[in-house]
Amino acid sequence: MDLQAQLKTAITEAIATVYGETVSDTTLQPTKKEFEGLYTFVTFPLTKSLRRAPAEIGQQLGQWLVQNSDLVSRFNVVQGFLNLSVADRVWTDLFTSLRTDAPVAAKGQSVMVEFSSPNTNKPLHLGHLRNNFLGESVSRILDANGFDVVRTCIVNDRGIHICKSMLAYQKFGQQPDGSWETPESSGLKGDHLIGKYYVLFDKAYKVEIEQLVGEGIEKEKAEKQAPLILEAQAMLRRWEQGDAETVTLWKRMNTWVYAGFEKTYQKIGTRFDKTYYESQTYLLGKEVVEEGLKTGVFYRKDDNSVWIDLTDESLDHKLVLRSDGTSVYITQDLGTTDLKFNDFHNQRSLWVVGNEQDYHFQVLFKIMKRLGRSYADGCYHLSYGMVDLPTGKMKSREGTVVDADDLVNTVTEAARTAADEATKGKMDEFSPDEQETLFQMIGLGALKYFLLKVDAQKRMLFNPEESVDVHGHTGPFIQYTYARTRSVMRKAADAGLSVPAELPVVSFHPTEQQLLFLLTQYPQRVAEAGADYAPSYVAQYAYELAKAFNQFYAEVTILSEPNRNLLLVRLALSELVGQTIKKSMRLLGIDVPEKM
RNA sequence: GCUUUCGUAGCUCAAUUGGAUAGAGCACCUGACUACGGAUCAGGAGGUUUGGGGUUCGAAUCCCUACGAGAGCACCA
Repeated sequence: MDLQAQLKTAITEAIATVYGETVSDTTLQPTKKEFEGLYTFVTFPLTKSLRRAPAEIGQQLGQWLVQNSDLVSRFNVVQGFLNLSVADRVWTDLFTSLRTDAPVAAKGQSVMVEFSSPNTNKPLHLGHLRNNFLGESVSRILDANGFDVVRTCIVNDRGIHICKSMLAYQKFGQQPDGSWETPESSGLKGDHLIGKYYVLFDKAYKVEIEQLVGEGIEKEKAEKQAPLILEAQAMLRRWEQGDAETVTLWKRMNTWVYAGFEKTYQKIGTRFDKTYYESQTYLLGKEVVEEGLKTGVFYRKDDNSVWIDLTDESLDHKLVLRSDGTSVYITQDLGTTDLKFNDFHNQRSLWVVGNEQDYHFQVLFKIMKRLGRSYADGCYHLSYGMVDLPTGKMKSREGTVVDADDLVNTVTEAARTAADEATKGKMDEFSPDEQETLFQMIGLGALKYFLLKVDAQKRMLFNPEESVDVHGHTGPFIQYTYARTRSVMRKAADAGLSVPAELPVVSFHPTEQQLLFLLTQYPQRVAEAGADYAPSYVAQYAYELAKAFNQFYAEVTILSEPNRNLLLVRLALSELVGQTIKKSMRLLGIDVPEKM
C-alpha cells in the first residue's frame, strides 16, 4: 500500500476534523535533507480558507496526526512546512512491501518508437548515438510501464546522396590490379567503405566547382553545372527507372552498409522489430494528397502544386505536392505514417528525431489531424537537441564528426586504462575475453550514461574526456556500486547468511531511511519517465540511489554487524538496492557487472 | 527580417513542474578504522539563477522587456 497516499488521506482527515474543511488536492513532497522528516505538507495554500497563520496550521495538523494516525511518529514545523516522520514499524512495512512489489500490469496499448533512421551513404556518428540511446531507452521505459513497444527504423536508402557514393565508387573504386574494392579487400566495415566514397565524391565535386569558378562562372551556377552532380542526378533518374545496372550496384553497396550498421547496432545493444526502407515507401503519400484534395483539406494552385493552409493554427501554408506532381519530404511522411499505423495499429507513435525538424512534425501532425486520422492525437515528436563538441558544432564538411564505431572503441580502451589504475590486479581472475566484455560494458556504460543523463530536449556538450570518466556522476560509478552490492551478497552467502522473507522491526539509520525512501520512489520515477519520455529521470535516479548506497556503506557495517536483526535488514537492503540499480540501468540500456 | 528553443558555481548538468538556506559532478584545497571493494566516503571553498520590470504568501520556473546563443523559415531531405 502506498504510504504517500495513506498520509494524504490522514491529512485530509485531519483538516476535516480540526477545521471542518474539505480539501480536494493535498500534495506531499519529500522532506528536504536538511530537515527531519520523510514527507512534507505545505500549509501556505490553506491560509486563505482557514484564516490562520501557516505555522499554526502546521502545528495543529501535526499534533492531530501524531495523536490519531499510527503512521506519524513525530513532526516539526518550519514556517508553512509541516515535516512528518514515520515510526520504525512503518519503515519495516514499507520495506516489506517494496520487496514484494508486483511488476506493472500490461496496459493493453501499443506504442511505436521510430528511431535511428540512418542514411546509407555514411557510417553512424555521435548524433546517431544520442538518437539510438534515447530511442532504445524510451522503448525500454515504455515497456516497463506496461506498453507493447514496436521499435522501428526508417532507412534512408535512396536519393541523390546515395547516388553520389555510388558514382564515386564507379569512378574510383577500381584498384590498380583491376579488381573492385570491397569491405573484404579493404578491411573496412561496409558503412565506412561507402562513407569513404561519399567523401571522395565531395572532394572531386569541389575541384570541379573551383575549376568552373576559375573560368568565370558564378559559384551557385557552378554547383549546379559541375559534371559530377549532373552525372549523379542522371544516375538517380536511372535508379528511379529501375535501370538494371544501377540497381545492382545500389543493392550491392547497400548490402555492405547494412552489414556494417548491424555490427554497430549489435555492439551498442539496439534492435528493431521492423525496418522500413525509403526506397519502398518514397512513392507513398500521393493518394493521401488526392484524398485531401477531395475532402478539401488541401487546395490546388494554378500551377498545379498542392498546398494546405495552416495559417489559422499559427503555422503557414505548406506545399504537399510539387507542380510537376512529384513528392516532397512531407508527402512521403503522409504515406509512411499511414503505412505504419496500418501495419501495427499503435495507440501511440513516437518519432525520435532532432529538434531541427520541430516545425516539420508540427505540420505533419496537424495535417493528419485534419485528414481525420484516428491516430493523430497519439503522435509525438520526441525532439532532442544537437550534440556539440568542445570545438563547436559537428560539421561533416569540416571533418569534425565523431564516428560512432571509433567512439565505442575509444571508450572501451579508456575503461581498460581506468581499470589498470584502479583495481591493481583484481582483474587477474578474468580471462582475456571476460576482460574485453567487461571493458566494453563499462565503456559503453560511461558513454550511454553521459548522453542520457542530460534532458533530451536540451542541446548538450560532448566532452570526450568527461564522457570516459569513471568517477562522480557517471555510469561506471553506478556500475561499481552494483558490483559492491553483489560482493556483499556473495560474502554473505559464503558465510551461510540469507535474507529472510519476513524482516524484523529495527530502528533505521538515517542513511538507511534515505535508501528506503529512494527505493519507494522507483515506480513513480519510472512512471514519470514514461509519461515524459525522459530517460534522464531514470539516469538521475540511478545515480541518487548509488550515491545513497555508498554513503550507507561507509556509515554502517553490514557483515560484521553484531546485532543479527540489523545485519539481516542491511543485507536485505543491499540486495534490493542492487536489484533496483540493475533495473534502472537496464531501462537506460546499460548492463551492470557482478565484479569490476 | 519573421517563427521558435534556450541562458543556473570556473566547466558539465540537476532542481519532484510555483515551495524551505538553488543541489550534484569535474577541477581546486583538507581529511578517512592498512579496508564487509578506496573506481569509495566526509569536509572546505565556489551563486544577485544574463540584466531590468511585473504577477503572489512564495519565482530559476509564469508574464513583459533588453542583451546573448542555437535552430527553423526551399516546388531539399
